Amino acid sequence: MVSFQERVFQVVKKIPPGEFLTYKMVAKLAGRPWAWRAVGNILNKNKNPKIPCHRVIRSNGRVGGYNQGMKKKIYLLKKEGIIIKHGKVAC
DNA sequence: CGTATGACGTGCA
DNA sequence: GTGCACGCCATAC
Repeated sequence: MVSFQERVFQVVKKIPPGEFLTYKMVAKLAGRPWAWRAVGNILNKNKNPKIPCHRVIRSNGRVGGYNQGMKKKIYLLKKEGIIIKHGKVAC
């Protein structure tokens, strides 16, 4: 039995380049589909650069936030091939 | 143990 | 389409 946070990290680390998941998706893959709230909290407190948390966005298409700065998150996503439009993803 | 917070999501105006 | 308010879970204090 591991913490929900570790479960989320494992899922996020499995996200391939050029792809992205929503907080709800990560929560579901982590085993707590209804705990997307906690997903954001965990990633927020997480400072591990090994976690591509920039590939996790909101369900409405918004990029959401980022500990290192939303600008950095958008930059990374765009560099991966994801189109960002006015702070939104592929919309 | 109880309260408050937060990188959210959905509903309504 | 945008903005505000409420509800939700896990973690921190």
